[in-house]
Amino acid sequence: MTRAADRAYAEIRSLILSGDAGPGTQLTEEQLADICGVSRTPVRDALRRLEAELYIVRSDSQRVFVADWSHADVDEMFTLRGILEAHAARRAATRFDADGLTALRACNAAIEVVARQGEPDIPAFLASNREFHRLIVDAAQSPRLAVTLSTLVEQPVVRRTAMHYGRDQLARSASEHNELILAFEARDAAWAHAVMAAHIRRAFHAFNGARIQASDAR
Amino acid sequence: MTRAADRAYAEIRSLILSGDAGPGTQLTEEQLADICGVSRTPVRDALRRLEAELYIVRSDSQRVFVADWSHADVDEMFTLRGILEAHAARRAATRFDADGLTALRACNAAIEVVARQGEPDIPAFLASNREFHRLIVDAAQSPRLAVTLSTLVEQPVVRRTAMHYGRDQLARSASEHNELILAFEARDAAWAHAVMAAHIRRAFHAFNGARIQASDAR
DNA sequence: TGCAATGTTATTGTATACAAATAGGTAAGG
DNA sequence: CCTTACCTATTTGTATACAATAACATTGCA
Repeated sequence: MTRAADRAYAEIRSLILSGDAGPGTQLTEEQLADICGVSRTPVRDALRRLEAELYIVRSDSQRVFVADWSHADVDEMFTLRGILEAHAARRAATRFDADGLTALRACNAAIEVVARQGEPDIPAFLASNREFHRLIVDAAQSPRLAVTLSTLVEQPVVRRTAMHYGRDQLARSASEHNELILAFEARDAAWAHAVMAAHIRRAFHAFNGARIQASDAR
Repeated sequence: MTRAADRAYAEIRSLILSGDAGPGTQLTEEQLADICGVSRTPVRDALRRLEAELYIVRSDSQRVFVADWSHADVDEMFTLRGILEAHAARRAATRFDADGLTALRACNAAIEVVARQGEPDIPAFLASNREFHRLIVDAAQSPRLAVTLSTLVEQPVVRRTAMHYGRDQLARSASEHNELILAFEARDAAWAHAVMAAHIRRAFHAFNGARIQASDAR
């Protein structure tokens, strides 16, 4: 994976996630090629992938811009993610094996450690949280579902959400995760489905709160 | 849309859909470039798109093969499509305007014409059916949902299903579409959701029936 | 005979040059 | 002052040459 196209992909993606290239910014192939130190060919490749993952959008004339997420877009995204992750949880409930559940518990234990810190380590939370959800999608054993969910890129939104999380929010996440684990242990598909749907929806409102707060700060 | 990459995309896609390039067939960039009469550059572009739409898969070493759909894959695909299209129908129910409904009725009228023919015109059915579902997704006003659904490429599966459709199956499709229209006219989101979920699931079983029948024929 | 190393070939990856298209600005005309 | 046409600069699209890599066959050795 040391291919130029992969490096370009990672580089451009981090430009977007870090905010160095804010929403609406035009990205030109040549400029990106310079930044990444590769030619336009691998950049084009990377842009195709980023486009499929909705990090960027194209104008009528194929010019590339960093995607802008309106409030409605974010709502939409959380709604779709909620539907699909709830479905994943339902499937996973009857498919988790002992190892999978052990990994899930360990993962949430790590989240609980972060939640108890005075100054929570947000990147650590994000990593564990992502892993937690990935374990569930894996257990659902549905490759297409996994692909579909991965293209719903939660990253930009999850990142912005978690940045505003306080200890209480992290603790609540961990607590909801624990209820999910209980549902999985009980192999109760309906329960797992419902808890996950609520979990994702709450995350949406946490994001909203953060957003409003951020606007107020200006 | 007369760009070389678009022509290559259409050409390769039809190679796959027509069955000239069956599941598992390796596709090389040069070979495709020859066939399409363009250079490898636009072919690579087309392959990226076809990959995102799951028409093709890549080996570890990035070699390209026509995707093979197992029974489980098809089930999965119909399940996800069912979930998402039902969601689209639910949203559409409260968002359809008079023009949209008119277009929807006209579209299903075309399907009913095909269903009454002695020798049904399957390509015409497919075109109208696709348009019908597209109108609903449009009415749902959820760009991300539209993108997500489009990457679930029903085409290969829909095609194989419909090829085995007789007049009765087409008539049943048209009838279910009519019930959907009734739900939209009533602006009843729950009704639209339920009808669409059932509609997609029935299509899955029609596909299964066709598949078993096809196996029996050998 | 089986297996491993090696060389050859097929295939994808990258860079670059040039062609085509488009946006944005400028000047001319109303 | 607004509108339109055109020109120019910017940006994307395509072709091609070459590099890197992976698959495959062949040969040598155990």
